[in-house]
Order: sequence, then structure tokens, then C-alpha cells
Amino acid sequence: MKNQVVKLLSQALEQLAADDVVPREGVPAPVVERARETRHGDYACNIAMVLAKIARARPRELAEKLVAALPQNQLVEKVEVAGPGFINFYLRRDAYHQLVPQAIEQGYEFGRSGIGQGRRIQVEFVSANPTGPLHVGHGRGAAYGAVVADLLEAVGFSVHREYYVNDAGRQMDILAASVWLRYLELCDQEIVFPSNGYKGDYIWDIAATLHREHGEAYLHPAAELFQDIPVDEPAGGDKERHIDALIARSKLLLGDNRYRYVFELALNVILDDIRDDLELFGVNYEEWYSERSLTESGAVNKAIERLRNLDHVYQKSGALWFRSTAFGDEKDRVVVRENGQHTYFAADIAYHMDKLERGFERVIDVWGADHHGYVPRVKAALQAMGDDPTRLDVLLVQFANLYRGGEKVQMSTRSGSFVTLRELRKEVGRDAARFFYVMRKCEQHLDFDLDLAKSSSSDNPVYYVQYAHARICSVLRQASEKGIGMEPSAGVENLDRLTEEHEQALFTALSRYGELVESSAINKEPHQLCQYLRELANDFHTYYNAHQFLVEDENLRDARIKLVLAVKQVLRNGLNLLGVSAPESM
RNA sequence: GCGCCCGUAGCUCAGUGGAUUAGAGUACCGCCCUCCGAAGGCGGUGGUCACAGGUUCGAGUCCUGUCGGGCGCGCCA
Repeated sequence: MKNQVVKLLSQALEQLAADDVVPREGVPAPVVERARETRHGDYACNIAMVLAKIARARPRELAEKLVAALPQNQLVEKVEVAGPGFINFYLRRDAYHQLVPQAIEQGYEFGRSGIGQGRRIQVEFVSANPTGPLHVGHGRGAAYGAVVADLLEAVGFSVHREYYVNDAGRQMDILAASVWLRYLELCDQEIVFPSNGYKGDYIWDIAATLHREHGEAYLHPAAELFQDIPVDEPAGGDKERHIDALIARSKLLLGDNRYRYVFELALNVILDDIRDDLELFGVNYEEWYSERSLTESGAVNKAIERLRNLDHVYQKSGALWFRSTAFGDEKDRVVVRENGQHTYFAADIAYHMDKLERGFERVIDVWGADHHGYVPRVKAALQAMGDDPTRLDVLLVQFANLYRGGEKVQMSTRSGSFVTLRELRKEVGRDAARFFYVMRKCEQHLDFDLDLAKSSSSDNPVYYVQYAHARICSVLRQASEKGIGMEPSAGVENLDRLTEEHEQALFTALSRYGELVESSAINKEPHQLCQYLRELANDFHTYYNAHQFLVEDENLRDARIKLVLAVKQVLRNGLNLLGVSAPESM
């Protein structure tokens, strides 16, 4: 409906341009907003005030001329010029009535649109290192990325969801070494576990699997392993040097094949766990993209070569540097280390280059806000390559703090006392977790109140919205028990009987849904949808409280059932986009 | 120190490409169950939009600065 109003205004503007009332060039597209108050009609436009200066006319006079130039339309009841020059549109009631049969007939499709025109867009999210289970911080990125992807799909983009698997690099070596050390402990070797190793219980589990399936085939005396290794931090040494030496020794003692086996075992166990975890969280991907494949296919070297050919790299103190400062970064960055290994950043350059080469028109990365310093260098790399860095959109998700009993839950990765996503899901359930995670805009810190998320009360927004849906289902059950025809009449007949204030509010709410999905998607702001669903649920509960639906008057009853069916469909669709279920009863 | 993000009611937050009188929820106070789910609803109290300038016909919204909070500034990932 909004788009139609915009169209009318655009036509009027063209007319005025033809009449030389406004210039032909430099006229912005009219912005139509929903009127905040009902007495200002349904939609309002400020274009007359915006144009006043360039058209050298008084805003009100310009507004009057625009109104006079508006084409006839069956949607619009009347148009008024108000205040300093707003053009207020009052729509005919039956324009709203159409929405009810539309929602019921279109079902799942209602509110979706094609504005994306099938353009290909990639959303990469979570991409946590497979060195341990996902924790609650990853959960927010998972929920947010998944909803943004679904929203974009809902407005007609062709969405490709991707998880970048960091299955190469030093962290993975530390993981493999950690597993092997635990394994040696299971073989009764005396080990002082490195302070920089992975200490979680899941490491023991993987080591136990290795031990169970291969006995002592991977056993080497601890003395051999620790001989001449630089001391660890607690002993006054450097923890990084200590663990790097342990990794090198592990590779030497185990040999390529056995080391590879331990490495792969650890990677696969953890990756399977992450996959499973995300799936249970309702988060699915089109592709799991391996970092290692970039190295193996030569893509990383290719990227570095490309930079070299373009003269964007230089050699300094044994390392190869990318001159990112030439593209707005704070300092230059190393791509190949002194030891000949490429950096994570080098792989990331190759990865992003690959994304654009795969033909995605736009690429979205969802990162934790702690990585924000990384954005300029990735964009710099794309620009250096001759790509358009604005095709990449990095969305930074702030941390989530958990609260239990009004107290902040202390979390620390170091001590291993973090809460896993799995635990969170178990505690509050998938629905509440998904909803709470996207309830705030992503750049806002999130206070996640565990008690609230679990509570069965109207204070809990998820509960409140789901309850509205369940309540409608309950009404419909009542209707069928009373033998009232469950098939409401098709079309818009009887809907003109719905003249109550609460009913008008629901019509308005229904008409907003499509606009809302669109704006949530375009702005990548799922919280708008959360907010809307709360309002819709509130409008419904208010209505429910004020009026009986299953009344004697058949026509009125038919109309009310239809309206409520439409509301039910919108609640369902909205919750579905958020990855939250719409229960029939609770 | 530099960079990015945030600062709206006691608390948690909305406030869309700038606009007509700043909104929810919670908390607090007061009402409402012979009635489709009271797991609910209705009403009320509560705000110099951190502060100071600037742009504009108009600023919570845009610009600059200050203050407060978070995060980042590795040949880590």
C-alpha cells in the first residue's frame, strides 16, 4: 500500500516537472511514512517541504499543487495538506479489507516480496574456529546471521549461507597437540599440560576416543616429547614458544600420517558437534567452506601473487607486507611471515577474493565486534585487487551478557567457565534463545535475562507473541467445538462490519507487515520484526479482551474469525522468519 | 594515545531517507475473572533524549567538541 502511495506521488511530481513548477533534475524520490497518529491519516509525506527550497516555493502551496496533480486511485479516500506542508493520505477502509483474504490465501507467502529480484547475496556467519564447542557469544552471531539471511530471502534475494571453517593454522595445531597430550595422559604418561593448550573436557573425550580405538598405537614416552623443549610460562618461560615447540615435536614423533590422523579426528569431532549444535538451533548452511582448501588449491598464493604484480606488497625484516595504508588502513599488514607461513589475513584475502569471483553481487560478513579492527584491512585488500569494497558489508555483533537472578553470569574462555550455546538452548529453549538474541540491534550490547527467557508470562516477549498465536488457535478450536463453520467465507464480505477501534488497529498492523519485513531485511535489523510482533500480539490480546469473537451474529462472527485467522498467519510468518515456533497450544 | 560502537523514563529498550504533541515493556500505584485460555486486560505516576556548540524553516535523529561505558590496536586466529 505504501508503495502505491509513493507511486502516486511520483506521478504527481512528474506532472509538476512537466509544468515547470519543480525542476526536472535533482528532485529526490518522495519519502512516505506511516502517520504516527490516526488523525493524520494513514500515510504522510514531507516532500513539499523538502522541495520548497529548490522549487523556490512555499511548502504549503507546493503541497496543494502536488495534491491537485495526484492521479485518481481507488485506494485513497482523501488527501489533505497539514501543518507546515505535510501531505496526509487517508486510505479507504476496503483497501485494508483486502489484506485479510490475502493473508489467509497466501499463507506462508504473505509479506514476502520480490524486491531482491533474485540477486545473489552471500551471508557468512558464525565461522567459529573448530577448536571447541560454540559458546553463547557465537549464539548471537548464529541467530543474527540466520535471521538476516532468511529476511533477505523473504524479500527475494538468492541467499547463500556459508560457514568459513578455519581448519588450518596454528590454532588447529594447538588443538591436535592438546588432544595428543591428553591421550598420553590416558596412557599413564606424566604430562605437565601446556598453559596455552585447550583444557576443556571435550579434549579428554576426543583423546579417549583415540585411546579406545587405537590403544597405545600413538604412545610415545613423555620424556621424549618434553626433551629440550623451552619451558612454559608458569616456569618462567614463554608459553607461545613452549607450545610451538611441543607442536613441532609432536609432528616429529608421530610422523605425518599419525599426526594428520589426530588432527583430523579432533577437527571432525568438533566440527560435527558444531554442525549438530547449529542444526538444533535452526541454523543451516548452503556451504561449509574450508580454509585449508584455499591453501591447497593455491588460491592463497594466487592472491599474494596478484598483490605482488600490482606492486602492493614489499619485503621487510624477513616478512612480506601488504601496503594496506595505501587504502586507508592504519598500518601495513604482514601476509607472509618470516617463517614462510602465510598469515590468517592472507587466507582471508584469498577467501574474500573468491567470494566476489563466485559472482555474489553482495557479500555480508557477520563478525564479533571484537574483530572490528579487521574491517579496514579486508576492504583495503579488495580495493587493492581492483574490486569494489562496498560490495562487502561487515556486520559487527556486540557481545551478549547473561543475567541470572539479576546477576551477571561470569564467563571466561581461559578458565573454561563459559556457557556453551548447547547449555543455553537446554536451559531456555531454542525459541527463547533465538528471539532474545535478535531482539536488540546488533551493535547494541545485549543483556540476556535467562530468568525472563524461561518465564511463562507476558513479561517474556517470546511467550507473549507465541501466546497470541496459541490463543487464536484456542478460539478456533472453541469455534469448531461449538459447531461453528471453520471455513470462513472467502473474500472481503462482512469485513465492513469490523468497525471497532481494536479491529482498525489490527488492520493497520496487518498492512504494516510487508513493509516491516522489507525494512528489517534491507537494514539487516531483525529487531524491527521482534518489535512488530510484540505490537501485533498486543493489539490482538487487547482486542481479545475487549470483544467476543464467537458471537451470535453470523456475519460479524465470520468477519472476526477471518480477521483473527489473518493475524494468526502473520504471527506464524513473522515467528518463522525469526526461527521461532508458533505453537497451537502452550 | 589512536580507531570503531554505544549513551533516550528507576531498569531493559523502540524511535524507519529529518518533521505535526518523544513511545513500549518492566518497576511502582489503582482497577477488571458468572465472559472464546487472568499464562491476561484497562488506567495512572515517571523524560532538560549524557553535555556544549553548529547546520536548518525544523534536530533524539545530521556535523564538531567534551564527558561516561564497551571493544580493538600481533609476523594470533
